[in-house]
This record gives sequence, structure tokens and C-alpha cells, in this order.
Amino acid sequence: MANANTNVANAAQPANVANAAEPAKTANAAHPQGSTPSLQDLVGYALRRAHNRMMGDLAVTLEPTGLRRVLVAMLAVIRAKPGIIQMGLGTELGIQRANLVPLINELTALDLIDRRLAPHDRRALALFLTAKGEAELDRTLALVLAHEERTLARLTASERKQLLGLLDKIAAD
Amino acid sequence: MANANTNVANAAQPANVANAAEPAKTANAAHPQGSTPSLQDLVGYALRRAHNRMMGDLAVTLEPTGLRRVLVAMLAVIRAKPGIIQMGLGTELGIQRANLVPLINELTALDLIDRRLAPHDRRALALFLTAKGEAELDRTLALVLAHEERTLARLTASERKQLLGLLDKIAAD
DNA sequence: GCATAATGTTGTGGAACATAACAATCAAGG
DNA sequence: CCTTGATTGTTATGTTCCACAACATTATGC
Repeated sequence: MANANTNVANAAQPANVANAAEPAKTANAAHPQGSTPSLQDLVGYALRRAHNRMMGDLAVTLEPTGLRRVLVAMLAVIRAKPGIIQMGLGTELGIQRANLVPLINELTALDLIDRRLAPHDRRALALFLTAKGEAELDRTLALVLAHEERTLARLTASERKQLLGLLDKIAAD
Repeated sequence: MANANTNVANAAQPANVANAAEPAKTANAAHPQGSTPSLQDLVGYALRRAHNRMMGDLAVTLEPTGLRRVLVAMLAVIRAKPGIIQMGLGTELGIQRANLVPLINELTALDLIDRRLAPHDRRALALFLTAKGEAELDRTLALVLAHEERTLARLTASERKQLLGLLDKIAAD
């Protein structure tokens, strides 16, 4: 019942909020009629708790690398789409371009990415991983892999695939 | 592929980070051997996207009430455990007691909760919902119910129950 | 009774995010 | 061509959330 992020380093976020567990149309056994929905039955609350747990563990996992979650995500996207411009990266990760600038600066200062002028648009800057960036991302992804294995230890492979599908249905556009 | 929280009001959080989709022991079809794991296959990334989607929608849902997520969660816990002390509330929601103080002050200023001395511990303050707090929580939970129905529209009742179970397995302890 | 722990409180700093404004460039239309 | 408007990157600034440290008051254990 206690939250997961009580001591996971820097990752404690506030808390979820109340959410109703079941749609109104199908009253279930948990709180049949006028009974007040409990936080435990709410998907949103469970989602936040799981999120806190994973992000907290991920933060401590990434600690030795010196990279934060956002930076790793940025590296992964840049590897997947070499030459992506800043605006595109921001859109993909939900980061506004103003806030993206210092993050890009960090990665370039660490010599993990290169920033070159985009071929046909002299406003835009195309982003590429450096050799060091490739290597660093590989090492980091290995850690992240171990992290997922750790936090998802209670789930079978089929359950993980199920979960992935269900979450995607929620996040879908 | 674009993130869900591009325009959902105040809810845009940075982004997830790379996570490996499958445990090392069972190589799957998505990225069989040395292939780099993609963000799309990572449970942690899907979790963050779903989290952003739901929390963003919840924030706009709660806007007309003037209450933030944390405050609603606090009210729900206090209703479930009347007389709970601040420390207990903080532990349950993953909020440090220092940060809890101004939140409690907000709720008392709104006349939604009462703060009385705990019976057998003159340090602690026991928390109770006021009549206004009860009513306000009821009205708010109705909105939250509609919010869950909206964001989980793509999931059947059985899928929602599955999801709840899987998420709880992650957040456990 | 005294040392130690727990509870609430205050103050402070940092990280993440939003917003506004600006220069340079592109794109479209007159 | 050239002017208007949109786009990209950038800087600056404010807000919010959270962590951490320190303190007074009260409980607890020896």
C-alpha cells in the first residue's frame, strides 16, 4: 500500500490521484453501487505507482553513467533516426525546443553527438551520434536492459508483451 | 510515434528513457541478437507514454475543480483512513513530510480537511475530511471516473483488470 | 531521567517544464 | 524580386515540484 518511491534516490514524484476503477456502465464487485472507489482499484493510480517504481530504479541504474533518462532517450532516438533535426527530436520525445537546447549542449559537450547544418535547410541542425556516443549508448542500454529485467522480474515474457500492448493502447495518439 | 503529451496542458514531462524490452535470457523476434533495442519495444518507455497521457488528461479534467492531482489523492486517502496522521499520509503517497506541509495547509485553507491533535501522540496531527471535503471529493471522483473511462476507452473491462494486476506486480512494495 | 528517535515545520536549492521574445532562414504570393 | 508570414534554433525568465538540512516539540527505550 505504501508508495514505491520512498527511497529510490531522486525519483520520488508526488503521487497519483484518484481514479475510478471501472466504467460506469459495468458496476463490478469491488464497489458495486454508491460505494466510493478506492485508490487501489484505479488504473491511473497503479500506473503512477508502477511508473514511479520503474523511473526511480532507472535513475539509480543510470547514475554511474552520468547520463539522465532524457539524455539516453535522446541518444536512442538519434541513433534510430540519424540526421534528425532538433525540432523533430523534441516532437518525438515531447520536449519543447526551448528546453531541448541545453540538453543538446550537454550531449555535444560530452562529445556524444555531432550537430551539423541540415543539407537543405540552413536554419536546422541535423544530429548524429559520434563514435563515442554509439559506444556510450551501447553500454548504457546494457544497464537499462538489466534494469528492466530487475523491475519486471515478477512478469513472464508473455505478460510483458501483454503489458506493452495495453500501455500502447492507452498512449496511442 | 510522437509523444502523447504535446498539448495536454501542463502535463508534458521530459520523456522516458531507453529500456530493453526482453530479458536477456529469452531473445525474441523483435531484436534477436546484437540488434539494438528500440524504444518502442521497451516497457518502461510505453509506461511513461501511457503515464503522460493519463496524467495529462487528468490534469485538464481536474482543472475546473481547482484541485491538483496530489490534493485529490490526499483527500481520497484521508477518507479511506480517517484520523491518519501527516507522516502516514506522506508515506502512503510517497510525499516527504516537509513537502506535505504546504499541501495540508492548502486543504485546510479550503476547508476541505480538519487537523486535530492525535489522541495519544501530542506531536502528531490527525486528519479528517470536513463535510465540504466529503462533498467536494465526491464531485471530483465523478470527474475522475469519466476521465478513466475516456483514457481507457480502447480497453475492455477484462483488459483493464489485467492491466491493473500487471501494474501492481511492478509497483509491489 | 537521559539519550535517542519521531513528528511537524521552516527555509533553501535544484531540476524540469512553460512562456515570451528574438535573429536567421525558408516558403508562398503579389 | 521582394514582401509577408511561418519555421528553426536560441536566450531569458518564471513557476512548480521535489529533495535536503536544520530545528522545536514530544515519545520512546534504557
